[in-house]
Amino acid sequence: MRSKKKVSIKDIARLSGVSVATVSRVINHNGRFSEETRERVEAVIREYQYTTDMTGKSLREKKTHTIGVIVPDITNELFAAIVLELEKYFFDQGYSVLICNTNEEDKKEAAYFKILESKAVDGIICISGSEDLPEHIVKSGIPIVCIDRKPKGKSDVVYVESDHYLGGYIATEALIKKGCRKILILSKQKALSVNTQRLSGYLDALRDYGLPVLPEHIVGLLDDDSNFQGAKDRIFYMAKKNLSFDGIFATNDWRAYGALVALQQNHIAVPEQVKIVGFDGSSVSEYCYPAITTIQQNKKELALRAAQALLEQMAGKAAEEHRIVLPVALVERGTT
Amino acid sequence: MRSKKKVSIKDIARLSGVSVATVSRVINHNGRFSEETRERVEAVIREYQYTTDMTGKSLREKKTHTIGVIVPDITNELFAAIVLELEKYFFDQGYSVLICNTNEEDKKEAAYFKILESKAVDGIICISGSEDLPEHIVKSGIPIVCIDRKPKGKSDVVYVESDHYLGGYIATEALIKKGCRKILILSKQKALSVNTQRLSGYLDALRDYGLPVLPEHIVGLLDDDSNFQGAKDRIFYMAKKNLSFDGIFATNDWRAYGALVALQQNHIAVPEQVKIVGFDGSSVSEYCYPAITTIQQNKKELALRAAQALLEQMAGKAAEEHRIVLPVALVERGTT
DNA sequence: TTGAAAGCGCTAACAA
DNA sequence: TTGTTAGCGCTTTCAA
Repeated sequence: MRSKKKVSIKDIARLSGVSVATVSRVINHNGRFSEETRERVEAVIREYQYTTDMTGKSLREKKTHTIGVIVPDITNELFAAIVLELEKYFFDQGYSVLICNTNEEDKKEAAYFKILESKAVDGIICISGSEDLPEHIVKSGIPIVCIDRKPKGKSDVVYVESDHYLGGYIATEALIKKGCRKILILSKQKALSVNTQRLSGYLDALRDYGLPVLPEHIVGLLDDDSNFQGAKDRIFYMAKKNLSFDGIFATNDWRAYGALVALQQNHIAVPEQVKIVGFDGSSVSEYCYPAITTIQQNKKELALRAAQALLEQMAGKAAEEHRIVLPVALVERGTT
Repeated sequence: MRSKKKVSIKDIARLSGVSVATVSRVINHNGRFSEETRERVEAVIREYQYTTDMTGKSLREKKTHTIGVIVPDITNELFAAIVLELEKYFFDQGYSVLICNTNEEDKKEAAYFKILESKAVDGIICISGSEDLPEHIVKSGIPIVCIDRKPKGKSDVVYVESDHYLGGYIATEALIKKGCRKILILSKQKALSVNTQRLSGYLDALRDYGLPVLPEHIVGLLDDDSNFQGAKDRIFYMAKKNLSFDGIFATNDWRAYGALVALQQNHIAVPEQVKIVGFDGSSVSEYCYPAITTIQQNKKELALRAAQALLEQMAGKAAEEHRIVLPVALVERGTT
């Protein structure tokens, strides 16, 4: 596999008998060359299959036409969907995306921020994850937009998120309206902004409907086992011991599904004895049996608004609004 | 948000009273500087929080420390899992990954190949997709490794794949051993190498067990509707008309699930009347009801072997083997 | 309309 | 052990 030596702009200049400056102008349609020159240069470019070397261009222009996307886990369906939409949008705008999977490790996230800075990406999108952004990155001047991640403090970083409070509220309300009186919230221990907002919605709904808030009904799963298995184990245990609840608001669909399986294993009928509402609108909620009632996030819009906000910042415009909140919707299915 | 001006290696040199060459040596641990100099330079670097600008370094070194990953659809669970493993591995080796979602559009794939070339990535991994690689890229000299995508022709591009033939064979065999005699293969029309290999396995299994091959049992779904919905519609139609089969080998789990739902809607008992085997080991096969028997691909190993092969090529070593085949395993569940 | 030349940040060959 | 310098591929200012 002998690599064909790459032709540079210099070669094209020599081959077409003009200066590199002129070739550059032709390539970038910057005017100031004759029609005749254009044709000649373009012919040579075609003939030698010249393509611009972005490393040189980037160095010179201080623009890499690359966006960094920081995401906890690309195999999470919600995140994958958002990344897909981001990629599509940015591709159309002429940007490529560097994927930074943090695995929810703060150290890895920090490392990626450094890498993105040193690779001089033109902008960064952070999906979910912890609340604070490394100082060096916010004052590096690289535009940043967060999705479902409220940046800590007084920083003026733009963020786009679903209305998690509303989601928590209508999820809980849906359970109440179906007759539940003892409603569990099954969430993640870690105090991410999305979790606390969903919790607030839950609490307010209970209060609005005159239901008591019981500490034992607020169950927080440990970070390293906070999805299907963790939820299943916990609900299995709680159901076995003493069925002190008749409704579960799980803050994502995998937790909801874990709860569902645990109840079924204990021969507790869903939705007859216990009703469940999940969150996100993942495919599991649609295809399991019974299908899980859930709160749908508008992934596409989330991605779109974030990408647009980022592009605006990159263009030097000041952000119009720092917080963009998107509505969520209740999708009623078999578990309620 | 006023961007702090970035300090360059020149600034560090000036600030610590040495030449840029020395700073470069210190940064890259290239020796040829005194302990004293090292300390001084490193102190200045820390103080000013200098980070290497990779655009300059890349231009000079002709290495970008970036890998391009071409993938049809990042929201496909199988691909997402592979991408995740690739990202992890490359991160540890000091490479970032540029994600190129082709949406299964040849035009977009071609565009991405051009971009990767012009961005001078150090290597490319192609997951699935069509059989031929653009000529310009294979002779550009950029190392390439394919996963589940057999490169066309006599090219010496390395590829790693699951044993799709074996998968097709054992899937069919499993159905036969459970008593099926009229087995459908539910696949995608498009002649990707993985599909044709699975089909060969299916055909050989039928022959080995003395079962006839019926053309009407080879059903190919159209490209743009070849998953859940397409499979469901097709099987629904076939089941309604005349139940001419008692087993289905679906070449992915979503197709298997579509078939399952279609049968259930026609009140055909699974696995009693018709048995189903899927492919991939996606989560849907696990959590639907009844859970689907499937052929599990070893995603992690697929990614690992591909990444290693790529790294070797990047290091200039000739590939030891051009085709790496990984075993698959039958996971028996409720549909057989 | 065109070209010469500087310079983006970095590394490495060569000289001292 | 250290510095000087050339140059990677490109754009852009300035001059012609």
